[in-house]
Amino acid sequence: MSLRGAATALTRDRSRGRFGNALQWHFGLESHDGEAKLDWEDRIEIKLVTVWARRDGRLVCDKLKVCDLGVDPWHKLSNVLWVFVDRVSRVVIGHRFFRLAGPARERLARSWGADPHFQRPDLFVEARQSGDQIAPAYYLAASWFRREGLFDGIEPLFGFDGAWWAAARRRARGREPAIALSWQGAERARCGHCGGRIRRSPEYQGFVGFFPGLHELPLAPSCAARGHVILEGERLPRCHVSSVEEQLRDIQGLTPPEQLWRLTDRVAEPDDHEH
DNA sequence: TGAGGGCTGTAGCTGTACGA
DNA sequence: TCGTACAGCTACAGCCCTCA
Repeated sequence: MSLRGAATALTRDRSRGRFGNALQWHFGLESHDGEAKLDWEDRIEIKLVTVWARRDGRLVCDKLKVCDLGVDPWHKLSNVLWVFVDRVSRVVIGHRFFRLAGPARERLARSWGADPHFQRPDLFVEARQSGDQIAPAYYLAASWFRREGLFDGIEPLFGFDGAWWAAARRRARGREPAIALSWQGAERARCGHCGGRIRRSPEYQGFVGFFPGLHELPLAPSCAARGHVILEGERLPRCHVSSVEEQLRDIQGLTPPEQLWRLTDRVAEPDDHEH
């Protein structure tokens, strides 16, 4: 399923953590970032991990904030539902239940005595500047996810060129590139916002299913001041709780607020939570 | 390519002013 | 005294630049 519609409806563009909040909203949970207790009845911590494919197709993610320095990271990581979401389409592509115990806990505990500069610990404290204050917090290294096998069996959806994305956003004064979908290897896609045609940028190759696009004339003023990217539609997984139309609309950011649907309204929760 | 770490826009909280 | 509106401040953590 795509998280874009919920994120757009719940928060403003580029709000930090908006896709994590969208996921919690879909689960029917209150968002309580920064609290010591776990997200679901203080039993399960839900962590959204944004992932993408490198040029060689390998799945990667960025480092991930665990909690603030004043919160116990061992409790936060004791029982985690990792949810992996594609960086470009914001489609959830997989999940893992993870219990920090046994060898996994011992491996992570070694970080405690490791030198942060020379030994690259998996769990480390980073002090971020926040206004005039320093806000230290616990982070997990990106490489930890691969070493712990959390990516095993998770197929990357799309590649992501961060340099192109950032440049396109700068040109559009902060607006994210619009997403269009192409099918059966077509060089062109239809813009969901104005109906115009978008063709793949010919000099651009190398990222799985990800093609920066050139919007052809005519185009709406809103499209003229915005970058466009074409994604291969066949790569999208089938969502079993929404229609294909809903899914495609959501990925392109075209879901009207009145048609926004919620996972918890469509999937009945068992009375015993399957305990 | 990956690690390190600074940057940044938003949400939410808090304090203050003002009118009923 | 209470309720409301607004401004300012802080926390947040994803984003992205630099460098080895």
